[in-house]
Amino acid sequence: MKIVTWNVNSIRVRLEQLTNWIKSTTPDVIALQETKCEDDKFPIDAFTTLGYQVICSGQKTFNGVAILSRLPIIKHVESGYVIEHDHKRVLIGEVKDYLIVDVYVPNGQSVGSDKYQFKLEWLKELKILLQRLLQKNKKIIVLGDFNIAPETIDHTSANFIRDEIMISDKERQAFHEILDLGFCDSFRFFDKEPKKYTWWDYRIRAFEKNLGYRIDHILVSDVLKDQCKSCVIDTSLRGLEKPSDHAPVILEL
DNA sequence: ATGGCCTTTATCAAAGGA
Repeated sequence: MKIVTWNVNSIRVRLEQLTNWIKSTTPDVIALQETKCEDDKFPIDAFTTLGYQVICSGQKTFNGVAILSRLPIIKHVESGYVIEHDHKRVLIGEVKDYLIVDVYVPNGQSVGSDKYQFKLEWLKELKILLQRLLQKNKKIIVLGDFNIAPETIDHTSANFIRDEIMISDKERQAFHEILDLGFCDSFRFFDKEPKKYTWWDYRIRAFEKNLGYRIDHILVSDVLKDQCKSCVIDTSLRGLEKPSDHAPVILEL
């Protein structure tokens, strides 16, 4: 089974790129973030034509998550958690006996800001949600844009400043607390090399210089660890005209 | 460098992203 996460930065702008990529890559499950699209405007037909079922949770202008699946998918609604607030940032789908948890973690703007506090609170609630899901489900895949580079090798050496956004101690601690629930960062299961990034700033022509951050992740619950066959970052789309600033991550299991 | 670039919108300037 091939499972993908990609922050598309607008589903409508990236629609042709995405459908072309799906045809050549043929993933089974695709978790998208920053669709920036309300559910009734989501281009579902473009994907049903290709044989995918679609579940989505979107809003105008900001945020928005969606999961495309070639296998039957059931949307799960978790009640009793307030993780979403007014933001559409979490979507849970059941595919076979896997629980697919698509997340778009808040960006946090800058360390110490209100948005940073919101990010930390949001991560705390994500942890509680995952803790609850683990009580009933063994096979869980949590994937998406975490907006956290977990280790020093996960960001460009141009940024040494401690406590910058995406690399601050508190963000990294929150990420590791989630791993400690019983998840594994599947990319690092296979690849220990530095300079492996999933996001490059549009502004400084960062992609050409490979000055980036590895902030998009696919976490698998511990029981799935041995099933994983590979996990790679596909940088091909980032070099196209009008690219998303993120690259897809592909897990095979 | 308070930068840059891309996307969206009760647009044509401002906000959010990371």
